[in-house]
Amino acid sequence: MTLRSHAGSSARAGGASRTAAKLARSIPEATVARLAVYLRILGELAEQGADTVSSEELAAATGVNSAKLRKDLSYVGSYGIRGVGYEVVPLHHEIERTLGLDQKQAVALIGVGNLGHALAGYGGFGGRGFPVTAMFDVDPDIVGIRINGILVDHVRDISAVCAARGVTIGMIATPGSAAQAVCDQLVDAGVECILNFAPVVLQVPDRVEVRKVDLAVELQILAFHVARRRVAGTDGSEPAKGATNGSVVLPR
Amino acid sequence: MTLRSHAGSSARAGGASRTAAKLARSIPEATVARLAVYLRILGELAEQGADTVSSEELAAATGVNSAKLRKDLSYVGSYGIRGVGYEVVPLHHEIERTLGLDQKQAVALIGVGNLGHALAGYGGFGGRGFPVTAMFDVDPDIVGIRINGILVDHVRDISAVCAARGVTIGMIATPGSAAQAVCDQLVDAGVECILNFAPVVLQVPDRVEVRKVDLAVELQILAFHVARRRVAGTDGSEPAKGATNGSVVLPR
DNA sequence: GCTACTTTGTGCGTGCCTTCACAAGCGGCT
DNA sequence: AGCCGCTTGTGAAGGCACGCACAAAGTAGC
Repeated sequence: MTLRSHAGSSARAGGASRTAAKLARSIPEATVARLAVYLRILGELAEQGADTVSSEELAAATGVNSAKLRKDLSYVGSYGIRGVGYEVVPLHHEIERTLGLDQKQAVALIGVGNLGHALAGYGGFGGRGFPVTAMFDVDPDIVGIRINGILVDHVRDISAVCAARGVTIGMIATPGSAAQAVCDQLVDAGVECILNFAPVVLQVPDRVEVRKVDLAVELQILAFHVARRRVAGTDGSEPAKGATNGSVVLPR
Repeated sequence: MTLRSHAGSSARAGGASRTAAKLARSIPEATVARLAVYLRILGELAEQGADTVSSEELAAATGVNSAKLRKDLSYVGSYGIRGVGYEVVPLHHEIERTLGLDQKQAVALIGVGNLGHALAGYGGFGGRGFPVTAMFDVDPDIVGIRINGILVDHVRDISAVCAARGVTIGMIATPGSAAQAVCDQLVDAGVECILNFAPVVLQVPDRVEVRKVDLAVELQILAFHVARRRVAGTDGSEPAKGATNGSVVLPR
């Protein structure tokens, strides 16, 4: 994870005049990501009829430290009861509101190939407030068909269709070579948040937010860990072998 | 542009034996994620016949700060030439070695549904040292067919097949309800790194590393930003700045 | 060979995020 | 009502990562 980019940190000390932004008040990016996870668990708990849940329980279910969880929840307001825990339903509702999930976002999917098809069919979107309301491709065999009731349009119409349907989020699942052009059209249509699955770094105006999801990178990170474990395991203590570097040692 | 990465959640932290030294000597997780990105750009540069590249150029292409990039590269050793830049091919090779990509990792894919199918067909894997060498599902219509030449086995055989084929990385693309059981079998087979696309938090022994990619969470994070901009926009406050970026894989 | 220019490598300051530890608050029991 | 135990909410400390700014090191020109 982790990376980051700026998050909600505003520039300088400006806390004072921030009154307008009730929920926008600087919630750390890392916290936002975890809130989404808490939200899912809370949904499950609600289905199971749970009434309240303690920070310790919820932390265990989501795999985080309980203190961190409490601090995260403190950003959405105080919905806990000391000595008892958090009320599941109100908390769930409040996190939804904080994340802006109470207002549905229209999502456009560009690139209905292998991955795009999977994304279109992924139940987690429509069911969670993210109806895919527009799809695009260039392949004449794909343009014109319907997927989940949505007609696939030609990419040349991205700007017009997205603007017309009020699309706020774009998902790019095209080959890398087409991604930037598609991105530019989305920006023209007024889309300000993009989820990019293509293996390229998109160039966008500052006002546009891009999140990148790169499967190959994820695997490479895991490969690094595999290799690391392997070295740690086989090595008893022995020194470096031939290779190069007499690099710095610096035990940190 | 902005980016970020995420991070996935990694289960564990530092327990591994610290003797490893050479390449394992504490490379920050954030750096590892970026190295994978540099690697791709370097590959493209190599194809274009570029001989050397400066940190400034490479930083621009990958969307990071040039100082950060140089610091990242310093972890893999000093392969730059002052006054000139980095030699593309040697650097590419060295990053590959550092990430452990010189040793191919056998990958198993569990769940050949919508998403699994897309993952199986994703060219980025086999072409980058991650051959999918085993696939599993429970659907009788799917078990027995071949995808990219690989026979889909029944999930009940996960442990045996993975152990036999030396699988080191597992990708779970099953429904959430099946994920934990599948994960347990992978762990039994000796797999120590798992990429989890199912919307559940997997419980694993400390020695196993899990990265989670959650599409719904990614979209929710973007939805938060949409909402935040909307609030900020109506009250006329700051526009947000540009950014740096990170990379993420599917949501982490 | 010397000077000027370019680019790497890194020490250091800054800020965010995490984690610990504990006071405050709330329910239940007597 | 008063006390006890449990859980939240948060102040403070530590760690990590980011980015600046500069010295070191190499190239090019004279």
